[in-house]
Amino acid sequence: MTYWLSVAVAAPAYSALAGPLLYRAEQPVAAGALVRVPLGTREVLGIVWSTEGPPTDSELAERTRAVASVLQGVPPLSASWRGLVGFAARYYQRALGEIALAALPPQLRTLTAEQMSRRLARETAPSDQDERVKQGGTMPLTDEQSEALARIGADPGPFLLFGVTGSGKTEVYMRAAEAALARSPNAQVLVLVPEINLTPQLEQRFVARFGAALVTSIHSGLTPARRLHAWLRAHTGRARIVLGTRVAVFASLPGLALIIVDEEHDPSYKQQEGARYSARDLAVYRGQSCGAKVILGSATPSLESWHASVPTAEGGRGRYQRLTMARRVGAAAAQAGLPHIRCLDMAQQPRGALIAPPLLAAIAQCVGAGEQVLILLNRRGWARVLSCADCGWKSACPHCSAYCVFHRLDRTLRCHHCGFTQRVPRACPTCGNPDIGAIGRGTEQLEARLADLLADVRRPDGGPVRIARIDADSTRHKGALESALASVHAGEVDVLVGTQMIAKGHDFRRVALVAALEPDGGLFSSDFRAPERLFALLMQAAGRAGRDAARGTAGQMWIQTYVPEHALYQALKAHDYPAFAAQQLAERAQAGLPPYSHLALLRAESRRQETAQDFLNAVSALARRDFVRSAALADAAARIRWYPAVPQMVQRVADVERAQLLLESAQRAALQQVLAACQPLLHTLRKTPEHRGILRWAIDVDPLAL
DNA sequence: AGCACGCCGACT
DNA sequence: GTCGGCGTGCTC
Repeated sequence: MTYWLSVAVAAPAYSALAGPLLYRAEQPVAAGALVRVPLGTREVLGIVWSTEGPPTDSELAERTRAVASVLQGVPPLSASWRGLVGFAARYYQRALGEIALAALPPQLRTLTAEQMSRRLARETAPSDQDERVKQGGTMPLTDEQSEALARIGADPGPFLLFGVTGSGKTEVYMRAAEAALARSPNAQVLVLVPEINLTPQLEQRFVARFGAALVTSIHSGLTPARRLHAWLRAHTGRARIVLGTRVAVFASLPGLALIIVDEEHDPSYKQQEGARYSARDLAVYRGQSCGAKVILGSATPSLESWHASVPTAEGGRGRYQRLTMARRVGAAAAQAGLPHIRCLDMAQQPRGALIAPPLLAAIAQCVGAGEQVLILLNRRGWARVLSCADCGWKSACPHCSAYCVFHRLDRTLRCHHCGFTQRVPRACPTCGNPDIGAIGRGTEQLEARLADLLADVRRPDGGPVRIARIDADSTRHKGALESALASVHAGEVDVLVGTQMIAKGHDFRRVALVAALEPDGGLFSSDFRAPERLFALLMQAAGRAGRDAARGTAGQMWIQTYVPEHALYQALKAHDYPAFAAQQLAERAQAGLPPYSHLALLRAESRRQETAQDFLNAVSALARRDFVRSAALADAAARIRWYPAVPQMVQRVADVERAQLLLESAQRAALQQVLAACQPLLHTLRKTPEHRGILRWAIDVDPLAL
């Protein structure tokens, strides 16, 4: 007896191989089973996608090979999981097998059936200790928390938990998880966080509440063996709470009852290479398709989520149900909870000051009183660019359309796009002028200048001011971030300087003052999401100030700006995210940008910019000509707006020219249909002689930046 | 993506 | 004479 199986294997989006491949087996194999199959000269891991009847195509039947082995002991992946992966592949225009195999722990791919069964024997050995769900938190809930939990318990969701920093979102997550686990003995909860850095803290809190036996975390920072172990614990239902970064949205969770997406606005949820999926959006889809409740949490929601939660004119509640927690938890909540935010008008300050005198005085006062200070400067290195005042030479990267950043520590010029590094020249390379200037200050310079500026300030114990810096450079070595954070927590640092890294998640209890030195860039960027990101960053940074309930005094945040009257800063000063969102949404509506339209980008790379653009324009021309004539596509094609190909924001990286072409539509489904139809055009046009130079192309659905 | 096949430069 | 460079093409 011959059984026919369609099997998903890891293969790129090459059109002929985008779907599952057909194999034979002598024994019946369940859909969802893991198998090893021959592919070309190799043997690879595959997932049985469905069982089939004999193929009608006799040529295909000839070519069909037999499944090599079945990984016994691993329960098959559920239809619901396969549904999620299938949706992701279709929506983000990637090969099924690529998404499916990337969702499994990498070690699974390398293990043979025998190795796997040995591995499983060890897995199941230890008895399940401490399987009880520990009941109840220790702190009484606020009214807002109770109300939110009551609604989560009663209504279907999805929920947008709009809670200011310190309003106790994590407690709501844990209580909601508790309730979900109590409802069924097999129930599982998935908690997504934006970055690995944030997993240990949250994991500690969940472990403290639920016990280590029930909690596991999945992220790319785990060793291959531990990642496989964590995946198996989730897949077999032994882990009841799974914490993880965006890959964890694909974790196999047979009892999934609740999905929590913390800091749902965070751009890290969107994968920025390969399959460019949004874990947050997939979480919403997954919850709806498998009947799990979904909670998206943020103090500064994405405009997409906020828009979806805006009550409708008819009194309906929108796609998402909004739950608001506006007050901070604890003694300081009533009055001193929210930090006082002030804009320092830099037009009124001495020209060229890195830190204006009033801010410097406030910093000195804080440090003198034994409080901690956080200073945000969103640029690492010493100076953004080196420049010769005589001839106009600038430290351009020879391989990218970007400037090399001056790092004084090792006296190098480094390109942050391609990694190109060179020694700092002694004099201007073009005119020989020995006096090269540095433009645009970075965290390295800030740290050094601050040491000078605060040299005379003394801490309460009479000691000198201790300054530390946290950015991608200072934390390149493993464990460096953890130890730096630990010393801040231990009070061994008075002033912490850093990039946006320091604004995220870390709960610095003794910080009384936060300052943002040059945030204006986010206001006038060509990136339409820049204001949204800036607001979230500043709000999050402000949240670092004055969280300590015991101290009682309000924290303060300073913003150095040339446009203090800007609507973004006005909304920030009033801690008024809804006002900011309303203003931004009005602009988006005006410009026809998301959430009022849906976007996709076709990207191409080539040695020559013209080649990349020509290729994209050729695809677009062909699509616009042919799609409207096709009965199946005409409706969708009529709803798409095509824009001409343009250079990408960073036009050239590592000597490769990059171009992109924007498609826009009011309808998601139309966009998806047209993109799918573009795939074969992209494949065939690339092979034509006039487009020989195309190195790579890719589709980005719902791009974060244009 | 891998991995073959295939056709041109410097070495045991 | 081979070893090996990476360009093109295929995988049920």
